[in-house]
Amino acid sequence: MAPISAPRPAPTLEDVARAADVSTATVSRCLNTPGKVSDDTRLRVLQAVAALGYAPNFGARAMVSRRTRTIGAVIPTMENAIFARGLQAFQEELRALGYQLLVASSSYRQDVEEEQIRSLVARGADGLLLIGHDRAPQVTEFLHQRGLPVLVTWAYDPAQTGVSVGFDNRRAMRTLAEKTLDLGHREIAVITAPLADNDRARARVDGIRDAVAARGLSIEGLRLIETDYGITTGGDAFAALMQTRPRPTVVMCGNDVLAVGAVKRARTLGLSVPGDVSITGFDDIDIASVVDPALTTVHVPHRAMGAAAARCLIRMIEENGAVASQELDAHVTWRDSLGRPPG
Amino acid sequence: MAPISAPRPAPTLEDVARAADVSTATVSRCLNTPGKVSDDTRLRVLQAVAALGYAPNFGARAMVSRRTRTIGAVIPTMENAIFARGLQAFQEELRALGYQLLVASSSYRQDVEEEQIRSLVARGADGLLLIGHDRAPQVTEFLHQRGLPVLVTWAYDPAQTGVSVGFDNRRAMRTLAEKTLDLGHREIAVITAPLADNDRARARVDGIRDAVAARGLSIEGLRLIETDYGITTGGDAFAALMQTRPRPTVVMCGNDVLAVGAVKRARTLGLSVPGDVSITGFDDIDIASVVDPALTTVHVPHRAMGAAAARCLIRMIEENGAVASQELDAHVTWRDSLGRPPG
DNA sequence: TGCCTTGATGTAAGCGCTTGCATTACGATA
DNA sequence: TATCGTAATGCAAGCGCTTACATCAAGGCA
Repeated sequence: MAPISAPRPAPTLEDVARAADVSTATVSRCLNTPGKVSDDTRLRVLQAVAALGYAPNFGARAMVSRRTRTIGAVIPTMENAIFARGLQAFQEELRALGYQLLVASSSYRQDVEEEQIRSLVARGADGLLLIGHDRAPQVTEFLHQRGLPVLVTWAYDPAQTGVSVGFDNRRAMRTLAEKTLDLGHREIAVITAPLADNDRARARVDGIRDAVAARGLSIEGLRLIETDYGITTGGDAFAALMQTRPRPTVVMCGNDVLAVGAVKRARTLGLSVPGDVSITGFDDIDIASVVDPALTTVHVPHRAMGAAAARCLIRMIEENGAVASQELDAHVTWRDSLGRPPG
Repeated sequence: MAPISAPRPAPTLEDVARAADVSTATVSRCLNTPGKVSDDTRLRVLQAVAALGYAPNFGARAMVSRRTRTIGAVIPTMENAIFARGLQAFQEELRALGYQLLVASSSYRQDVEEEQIRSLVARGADGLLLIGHDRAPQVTEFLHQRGLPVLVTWAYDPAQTGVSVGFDNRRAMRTLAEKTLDLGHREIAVITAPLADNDRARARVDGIRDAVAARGLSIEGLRLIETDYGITTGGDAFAALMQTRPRPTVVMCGNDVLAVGAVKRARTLGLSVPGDVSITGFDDIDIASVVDPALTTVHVPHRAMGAAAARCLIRMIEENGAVASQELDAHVTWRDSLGRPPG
């Protein structure tokens, strides 16, 4: 391939029509309803299409046909395996249903998310996949005004309106916290992703609080550090928590990446897991079973969730009827990083 | 938010114009060149915009202004951390430069990739980011015909034409293989992703062959298994290779995920790494330093590559001049999974 | 032979937007 | 007061496409 030259103006239907010596209508029919065109005309047109490198202008087509068969998705980041896997499944299912996926990411920023949502809507998305419920009212209002099918996923919160396909972050984390308490842990510390603008992270922390409060224990004693997503940041938070007294006997992490950071740092600090301190994760991504000791965590059915979300969203679009939210099961997966408290 | 009702027809510029009692031209100016409109008119128009939930129709806008400030990217899969991180950096840099990113994935299938490329082009992408050089000639021809700026990344192959920002997979793997040979390994086995349609994977294997051949050793002795991306598949391949005789003293893997699978399986089989068998990876994603023993692998500067790719592609678009390919450094990172051969 | 059906193709409107040009109003200048 | 520049706004063309409707040729039938 020779180096790029000046961007040539894209060939249009009319260029093709001229080259094939037919009208634009005939070219259009060749492409959309080939049965309505005679064989030799079709052949001539298709040759012209190939020769000119013609590709129909999507904007023009969408403008007149009012449908794009495109779904937009805005995720917080592509960098997190947790979204990646679910989104891949989402896209595969969408493809099978004849839709195309366009992804944008918001870097966990509400303002960027709004921008991306508007952009996807402007691009004619027939429906939208969004993560979690946290967003400015004006965005929700905008979407609602449009009557655009929107599906929220990675979360299932019965208190929220709107359709969602996801799991109950709060209840799942509560279950894990209860098991932790059952083992006898009382000095609980928490490492979480930043809570602002992140209802999933908040729900997980609330789940821990629920469990603690239900046992009649004090919520005040709960030490909590918010930190950015990352192995190193998780390790730093862990080190800081282990300085507090009484020393935590378990560190519950809001996601597996933070937990892996904690486990690795524990080793550096000469602490045995779970002998000296237990550590738990959330998400059950690959890394959870790779680290040593393997993480006790909450398993989230990413792929199933992505596929279910795709089917649900398409149903909203095509049948245009009331579609029910769907709760998926997220259950505790026992491995080795959670044990009895020391002593 | 109430349940979605029938998708309302999106409000148009004309609706806004009517509501604000001005012409469509004025509304357009309010949105694009607010300085050219009087203060009170602008206020009135913006109120109407908000009230109606108006969002400009992207297709119509692109059609007349011939620029979309949109970059398309087609990656093999979102599920692989290696692409995720680089792409996130790519998108962040793009945003800083005032462009929007649209991502599509091909599931490692050339036909799907072609479809996605055409779709992104039809959507008016000002430029394209593609992974690797392997694609059907008709696609390359199509892109070239369009004169559309295309940047290839994740690979830097001096033999290829076209602009790329990446690293030399072959040379990097050759270097790692040479170190392996230096340690005394002679029974080398290889686990790789499927080689068809994947020039990066082929280049890596070729790098190993280069090193072996340069020592005057036989290439025939190289045992090689192709398998899909995954920890389990990597483990299975490893187990199969360890059945062959003479038993490999080192298993070189085409990527970290396969290598992690191999390491985990080695433990299951009761083999010590690197005592009984050495294992190497490629990519240096998070998981490489999480697994025990940590992987000796090739470090790829994902984020730097993504950011550099963004800058390079935008330069191609805006300055429309000849832009040089850029080779980034990918170097061996020593950790613990590679040692001397046993005995 | 004349009329109608059928299939293939052309004509032209209009989708929502931007923008060059025309128009208007108004204050400044001579 | 006549003239002009300027700022604000409107008018209308046209971007590339689909599609309802019109047209036309060819063959079937009475």
